[in-house]
Parts: sequence; C-alpha cells; structure tokens
Amino acid sequence: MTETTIAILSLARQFRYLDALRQFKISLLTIHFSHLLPTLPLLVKSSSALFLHRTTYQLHSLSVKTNSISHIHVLTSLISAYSRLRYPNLASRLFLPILPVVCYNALISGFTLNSMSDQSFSVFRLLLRNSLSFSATTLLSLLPSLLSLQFHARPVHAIVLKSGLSNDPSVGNAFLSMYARSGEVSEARKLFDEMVERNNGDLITWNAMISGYAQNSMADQVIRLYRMMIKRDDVLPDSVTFVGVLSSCASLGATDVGREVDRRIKASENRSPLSGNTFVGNALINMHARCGDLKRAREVFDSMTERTVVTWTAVISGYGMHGDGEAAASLFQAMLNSGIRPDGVAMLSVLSACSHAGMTDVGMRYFSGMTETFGVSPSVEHYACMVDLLGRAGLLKGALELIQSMPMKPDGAVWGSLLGACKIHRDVRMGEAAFSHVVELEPENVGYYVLLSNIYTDVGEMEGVAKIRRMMKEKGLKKDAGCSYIEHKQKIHLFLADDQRHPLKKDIYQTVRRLEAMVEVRGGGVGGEVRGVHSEKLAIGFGLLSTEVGMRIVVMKNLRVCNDCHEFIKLVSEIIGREVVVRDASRFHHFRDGFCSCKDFW
DNA sequence: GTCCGTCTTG
Repeated sequence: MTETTIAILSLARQFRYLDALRQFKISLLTIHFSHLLPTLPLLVKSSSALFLHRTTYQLHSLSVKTNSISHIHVLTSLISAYSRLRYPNLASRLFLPILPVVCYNALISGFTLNSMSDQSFSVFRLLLRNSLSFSATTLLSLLPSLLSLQFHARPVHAIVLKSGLSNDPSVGNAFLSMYARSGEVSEARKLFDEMVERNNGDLITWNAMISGYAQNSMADQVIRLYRMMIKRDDVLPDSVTFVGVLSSCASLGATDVGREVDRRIKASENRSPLSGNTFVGNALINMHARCGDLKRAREVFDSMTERTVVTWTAVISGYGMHGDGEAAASLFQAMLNSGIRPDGVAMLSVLSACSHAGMTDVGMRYFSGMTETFGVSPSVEHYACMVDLLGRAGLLKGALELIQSMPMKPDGAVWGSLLGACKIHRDVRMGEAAFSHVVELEPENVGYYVLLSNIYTDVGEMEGVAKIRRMMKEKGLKKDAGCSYIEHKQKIHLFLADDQRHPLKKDIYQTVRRLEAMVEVRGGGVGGEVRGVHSEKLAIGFGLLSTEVGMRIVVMKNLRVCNDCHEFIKLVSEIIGREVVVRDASRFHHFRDGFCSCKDFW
C-alpha cells in the first residue's frame, strides 16, 4: 500500500469524508489507479455519507470500468451506499444470493432504512434458506422492520437466544426496545434486569429502558429507574438519559427532580458539553415550562446556541400554556425572522397560544395563511385547534361552519372542542349536536359525557343530567377521579376529592375550612358540603402548610378546574397574598391578587 | 465491506 492510500483510508476512518474524497481526486493525477483500489469501499462510503449522488455514481462506474466491482468489499459498500441515498432498488440490483452474509446485511439494512420492511424480511428469509448463519449486525438491521411488521418480539427473541448472539449487548438492547415499543413493558423490564444482573447491560441498556417507560407513558417508573441509576457507580447518565427523564418530569410536573437534572446538566459542563446539546436544551425548556417555571424556560432558550424548530416550538407553547399569547406570537415572528420554517407542530403551538389568550383575529390570520405563507397544510389537529379558538371566542356558528368546511373527516377532538366551547357559552342545543358526533367517534371517552352533563347542570336541565348518567351506566363508564398533587421535598403529595388519607389530614382540612370561611366573608361561593372538597383545595391547603411564607404554590391537576374552585382560588390568592399556580388538563392558571391569568377564559 | 441499540416539540 502506498502512503497516499493509507492517508485516504485514515481520513475516511476519522469521518473526514470530504478530505478523503479530495485527497483521492488529487492522487489520481499522479498515482496509477490500481494503487488506489483499496480505498474504493471507504470512498463510496464517504460519498454516500455526504449524500453526494454524482460522486457515488462516478465511483460506481469507475469500479465497473476497472473491474473492481467484482471485489466483494466494493460491492458491499455500493449496496450500502445506494440504500443510504434512498435507492434501495439499485442496491438490490447489485445483490446476488451467492454473496457473503455482510452483503445480505447491507441489503437488509438498506430496506429497513427505506421503510421497506417486507423486502427486508424477505432477504433475511433468503439468508436462512441458503443456510447462511446470521450475525449481530443482521439482527440490528432486521429488528426495526420486524417491529413495523408487527412481529411479536418474544418468538424472535426465543430463536435468537439459541444462537448465542443475545450475549451481545447491542442485540439485547435491540430486543429490549422492541419489547418496549410493542407495549410489552414488563418483558422489557425482565430483559433489562437480566442484562444488568449479568453485567451485560451498559448505558444504552439503561437509556432504552428509561425511554421504553417514557414511550408507554409510565413517567413515575422513569423517575424511579433514574434514581436507581444515579446511585450506581458503574453507569453515568448522558444526554439521552436526561432527555427521557426530563420529558417525564414535564408530564408529571415533577419540579424537584427536574431541577435536580437541570443542576446536574449545568455541573457537567466540563466533563461533557451537555448544556450545549440541543435535544437536552429543548427538553429543559419543555420541562421548566410545564412545571410552571416559565422564567427559567426562557433562560434556557436564551442561552442556547443552536435552535431548531423544536426549540422554538417548546418555548412558544410554553408561553401559550401560561396564557401569554403576545409573547408566543412575537416569538413565532422571531422564529420566522431567524429563517426557520414552521412545521405542523409549530403552527399548532402558536394557534393554541392565540386560542388560550383570546387572540382570535391573530389566530385566524395565522390559520388562513398556513398553506400559502407558511407552507404547512392544515391537519385535523389544526382544525380542532381553530374550532377551539372560534368557540372560546363565542363564535360557535363560525366554529360549526369551519367543521362543515373541513377537507377531511372531523375526529373526536374536533367535535370535542366544539362541545367544550358550548360548555363555556352554555349552548345546550349545539352542545347536544356536538356530543352526538363525539359519542360516536369516541364512545369510551368519559370527559365528553361529563362536559355535556355539566352544560345541563349549568342551565338547570336536570333531566339531561340524568340521561347522561344513564348512558354512562349502560356503557359501564365511570367518571375519571379528579386528582391534584403538589411536590414537596422530592415527594408527590396526591389528593382526591374528600381525601382522608394524608398524614396531615387534620391540619389540611382545618386550613381549607378556614380559607372557605374567609372566602365566604368576601361573598365568594365555596362549593360547600353538597359537592364535597375538591382535590385542588386539599392540595392548596397542604401547600400552605408545607411551604415558606410568600413562596408561590404550584398545584398539578389531571382534569380541568371547575368554576367554583376557580373562583375560590382567585379569592384565596388575594387573602393569602401569594401566587397560586394551577396546571390543569389544558393550561396553567396563575392566580394573583384575586385574578387569574386565564382571564376566566379556559 | 455490513450496523444499529437510546434522544426533544402539540
């Protein structure tokens, strides 16, 4: 091998693909091609990694002309290259069944990469039929396809166990995530425990399990596993871990854990540049915003050096859910100015911000310009959001007309938005119409029954309430239990309505009663004995007992706050002179000095 | 030569 050959190979191995290609081109002028032949596979890899179509073709035809294509390594690299360039059919034309397993692997991976799961599986069957034995690489390339073909992980896993390949951690990890992705979380956990036990697991094993839980909405398990992880000294969390943990903190509203992660990320600055990681930054923004700390979310946003559309979306929806539509809209504008095009999710975040802030005209303008100005065609979700926006503003007829004009079939969320608007504006007849659609599309969704029932209650049509109750009974549906919780010293204190289980129960009820008495003096309603004590009141009572004077109290709630409690908390915020923040199912309410940031509009 | 196992936004 010449010095030049070695130089080219080493450049490519250091991922300096462009340098490798340039070096090759220059060398061709002085050195005979035959000396450079050993560099062909890595050159092909370099050109395809850089998505240089023409260069890849040229290398291909050079291989043909010089008869190098008969070299298996060259052929393998070309199969892989065409797959990467999204020409799986060209790749498969180069393939022959007599080739060695690596070529099968390249093709299997090529089809997987191009979402051609059937073809990927066929090549694997061909491999078995030709009595070739597969490798770990084969499995890693094949499993994603099997998953999308809805194969069960277990039988495949059983076969692989016999092959001995499952001792390879990456194969174990692949199966672990296959179990998790197909919803078999406990199987995934079993495999995880075995791997950790056999000392066969690594950082990726932990990450796969953490994100497996996250994908299955098991946020509490994510936090538990993370706590286990940081106690160990054989594994250190990285950016992927933090992203998974942070998204769970966000959905739970686990502020303390989230802040601990934030500190850890900041502290890690010297070891590895975690704070410069865009994924981590995005996750942090989302976590802080959804835990109620918009200020810190903004600080993270401001500190970021690279901002993707996801970054902007996270901060825009942050302001949106806290009711600051102006800020959301101006950030959206800033995003456009910075040259980033919105995608469907970004549009949704700004539309929803407008909706929550009552910025009807602005929202309508964004919506009508979606296709032309922003290049995003409205999906059913955007329509649902617009129905919400029009409906909240009291334009119920306009909302209905929008639904009737939709180019696609309205789904449950669309009719549900209309139903929600009918609740705000107490429109029984249109509410019934919306309900009749939604009950057909999502007969199991309890929330909609409750909404209509509440409309009946609000206007005093008690026979309607009874009718809904009968319907629910017939279908065996039960109201979701409302619960509220508050985090204190890394522990979640959760309350149901009339909850009697908390150790501080006596003090909590006493506090709530005292607040109710003070509210009544000011002419406020307290819901009272008939309805019992809603969970948010208990959480606020606990918050008052457990936090320092003057600190704000942050409560998370699974359902929407009811009217009575909303009025109650407004007055409480005035009485105690503290800010009370409630995150309910749809947004944040900041109660201060007798007012709520939602302007009674939620 | 083949490789992919983990990652954020509504």
